[in-house]
Amino acid sequence: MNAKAETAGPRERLLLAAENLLYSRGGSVGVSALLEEANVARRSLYEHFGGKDGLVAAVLRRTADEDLAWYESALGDGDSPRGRLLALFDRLDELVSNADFRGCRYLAIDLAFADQDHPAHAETDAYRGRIRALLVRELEALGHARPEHAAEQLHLLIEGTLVMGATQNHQHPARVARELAAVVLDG
Amino acid sequence: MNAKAETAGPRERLLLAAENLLYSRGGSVGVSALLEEANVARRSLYEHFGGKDGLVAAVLRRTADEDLAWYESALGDGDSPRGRLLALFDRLDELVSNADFRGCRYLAIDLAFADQDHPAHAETDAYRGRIRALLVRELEALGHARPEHAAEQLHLLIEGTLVMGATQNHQHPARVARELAAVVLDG
DNA sequence: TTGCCAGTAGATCGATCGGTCTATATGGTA
DNA sequence: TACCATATAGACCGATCGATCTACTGGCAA
Repeated sequence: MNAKAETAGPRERLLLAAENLLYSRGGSVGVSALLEEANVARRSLYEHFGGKDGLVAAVLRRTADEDLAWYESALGDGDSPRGRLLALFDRLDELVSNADFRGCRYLAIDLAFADQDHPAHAETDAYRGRIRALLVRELEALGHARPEHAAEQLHLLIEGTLVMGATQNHQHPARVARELAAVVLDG
Repeated sequence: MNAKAETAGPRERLLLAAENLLYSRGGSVGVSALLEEANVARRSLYEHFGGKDGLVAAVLRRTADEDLAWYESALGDGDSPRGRLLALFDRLDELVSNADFRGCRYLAIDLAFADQDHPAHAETDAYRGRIRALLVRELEALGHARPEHAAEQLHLLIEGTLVMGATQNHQHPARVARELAAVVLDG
């Protein structure tokens, strides 16, 4: 797939393969498919991650860092606090307009693993907490009167955008959400 | 489970059991679990629905009618067009606050069956089209200047509410969404 | 009474699941 | 050189998947 994937060790190759296949094929993707995509021996998966559950959790722990970094960069720089948050929805518009966008990875994983004890759920919870904290931080920088409340509103708009983008991607839900986000910021 | 389920025929019992188990256990629920819950012979499932895929699609065709009726009743009666749409979010607050609320059934099914040719996807598409039509109709009754645009905004708020309710149900996303819905109606 | 048919019960099929196992190869280090 | 950790390749395990099959039962209509 890329040069890094070919030279990296089996652990890294497995993480990359699982990151891709879990997203494109869903949580029901089989272990054999992951091994084939990663070009890794079956035993290596269980040595490094203990099993499929551990691999899934490890993937989410990694993508959480990546996705948080994406949100940070999507906020732009130098703009006003208000412009930063609005710019986020411009980047979301690009994201969900991509042909292979398939919705929020963390929601899909939560729905795929019905068992509440699955280690993936702890990772998705932590991810959402970090997203929320990021929004609160920006709203406080903006001097918003109710940063926690506004963060929940923005979070709902983001999640709604991702769902609409996954199910009706011919529209532009991020633009629709951006208008409402502007109301939140000024409220 | 209820009196109707015990006296009804195998087709009806299968639909009821699948409606419940597909929601509570997800699309990966096994055929044997469905048969046991419905107290139906294995052969009957394939006689009536041709297979698991057909049963899933039939369940969605039924729940679409039920859920559309729920939205119609949630709109209330006698109120103003504006009050009707706001009342919908009050009912959504009750819905997502329920302890066994697990999110939007149609989104979960879409994510569970990655194969684009699965007959369930046609049902979920049709369902969303009917929801959208309902919102447009109400917005036109309200005399909204941009009913299609506002319907997309309300739809996004509804989907966002369902996601937030499924993943962070200790909060009240429907109340948060209701405030933004009011903005949409007055915009 | 006879025949039909929808239903039940459950064995069985091939495929696939996640996971464990043995055997072998390789590369770095004592 | 000898050793050991880490990797690969792939057979193998029991369990479960969706689906097909035979055998039997009960009720209803001709």
